[in-house]
Amino acid sequence: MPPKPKTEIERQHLRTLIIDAARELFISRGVEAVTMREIAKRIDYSATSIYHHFEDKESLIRAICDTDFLALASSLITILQLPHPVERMHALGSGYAAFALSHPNHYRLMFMTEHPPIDPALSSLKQNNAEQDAYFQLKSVVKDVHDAGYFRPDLHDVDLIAQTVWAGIHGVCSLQITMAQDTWVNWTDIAARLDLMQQMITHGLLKDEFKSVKKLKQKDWQ
Amino acid sequence: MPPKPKTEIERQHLRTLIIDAARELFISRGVEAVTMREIAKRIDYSATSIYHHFEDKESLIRAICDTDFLALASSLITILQLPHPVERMHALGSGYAAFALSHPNHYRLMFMTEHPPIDPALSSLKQNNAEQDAYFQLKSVVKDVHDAGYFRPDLHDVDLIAQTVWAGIHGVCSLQITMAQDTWVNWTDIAARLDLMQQMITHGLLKDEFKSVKKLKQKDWQ
DNA sequence: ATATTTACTTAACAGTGTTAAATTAACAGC
DNA sequence: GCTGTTAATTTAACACTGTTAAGTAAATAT
Repeated sequence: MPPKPKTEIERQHLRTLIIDAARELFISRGVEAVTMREIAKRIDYSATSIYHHFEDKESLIRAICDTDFLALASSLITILQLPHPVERMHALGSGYAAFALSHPNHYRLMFMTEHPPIDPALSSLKQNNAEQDAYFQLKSVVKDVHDAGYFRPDLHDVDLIAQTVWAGIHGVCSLQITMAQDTWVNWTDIAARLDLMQQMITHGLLKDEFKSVKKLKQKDWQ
Repeated sequence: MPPKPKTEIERQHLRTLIIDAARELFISRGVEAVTMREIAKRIDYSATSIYHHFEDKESLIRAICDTDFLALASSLITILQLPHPVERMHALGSGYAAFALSHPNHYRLMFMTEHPPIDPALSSLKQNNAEQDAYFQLKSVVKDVHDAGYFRPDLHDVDLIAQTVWAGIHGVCSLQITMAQDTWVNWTDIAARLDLMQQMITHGLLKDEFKSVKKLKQKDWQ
């Protein structure tokens, strides 16, 4: 009922109101089960109002993804301060998996659903920024491991290594998210699967003498 | 226009007509983009007819998945005749990935979308059958590798190993399917990623002396 | 010839994302 | 104080979805 020329700050207010309501609903029930009308009702606006802040449902989803990509990168930032590069790589995997498994509906949205290609101008995220870009974080850490000479001598392509490590952790998480309910397979403990994947990564990529994170610790700073 | 008490075989005819039409549309455009009315139009029936053979869209999808799980297992069956267990494990990974990447919309449906839990009585597939159950194929091969003593001595749980190997290959494929279009990441060649994952699997799980498939071949049957 | 069964269709329902056309309220200029 | 303009928001509607109730028509059984 109250229209008024609003300041930019006031405009943003409804925008974040929508985003927060939508996120909460999307998290708990998944994007497809949640209706634009339902999001609107949650914040006592009409569904049409949403369309004054977002072109369509997909853009709303996109905006939420953007803030969550940032959240992911933020949740991993402290890991980058660990002293040993191999330890950082390992911890990044664990941190990423913790995010995925504790926010499965978010994770599904971010990494298991195809979206139209991003217009980087439209996204608020800064690429190649250690605070905002989780892929850049991984790549940096992989580069550190490489520069310190821990990888097997035939491994040179930092992007290739980073993407394969990512794929390994992502595989464990995404399989868990979509298939854990399935009774066809006799699923083992998710923690054990994640741990074995981490072993596969270190044993599979590092030189023989640096395979164990524990050994590394003793060797390098004890 | 022509109703007639049909024989069981004739009843099946429309059923497979529906499945084939639906599969073709689902493959090319994904299940969400395809409408029940559209499937019906494709075979010159009304949408309602589909509901005489399938309870709802989800059951139709399920029926298609079932035949495709069978197709996957069939496409992998010859691999089981390779002489060396490690070679079999490697080839199973490659074959699985070939299926995933050449039928991405199918793969998405089968392994990247959550479905209500299967009623095993309702499914036509036989579990723990080498011809019909791809997970059983993988598990068998992993067991062979284990029994032949190729795995590192601390690896015992065949299900755990199989599921982690699966997760690795699945991670590469699913990331490729959903994210390959994304320009945020500088994607490397999918073949290289797959190859490095295979290396991670062998180097990560096998005893040092059996790491290379090539070496195995020379050593064991040349 | 009538009734029944079977195969199928038309018409409709309740819901979806989305948009065109109001409505309402604040402001600016006279 | 009235006007016109603009911005914020809503109501009503559109085109479409999966799904179902109520038919219709042809073959068989009695």
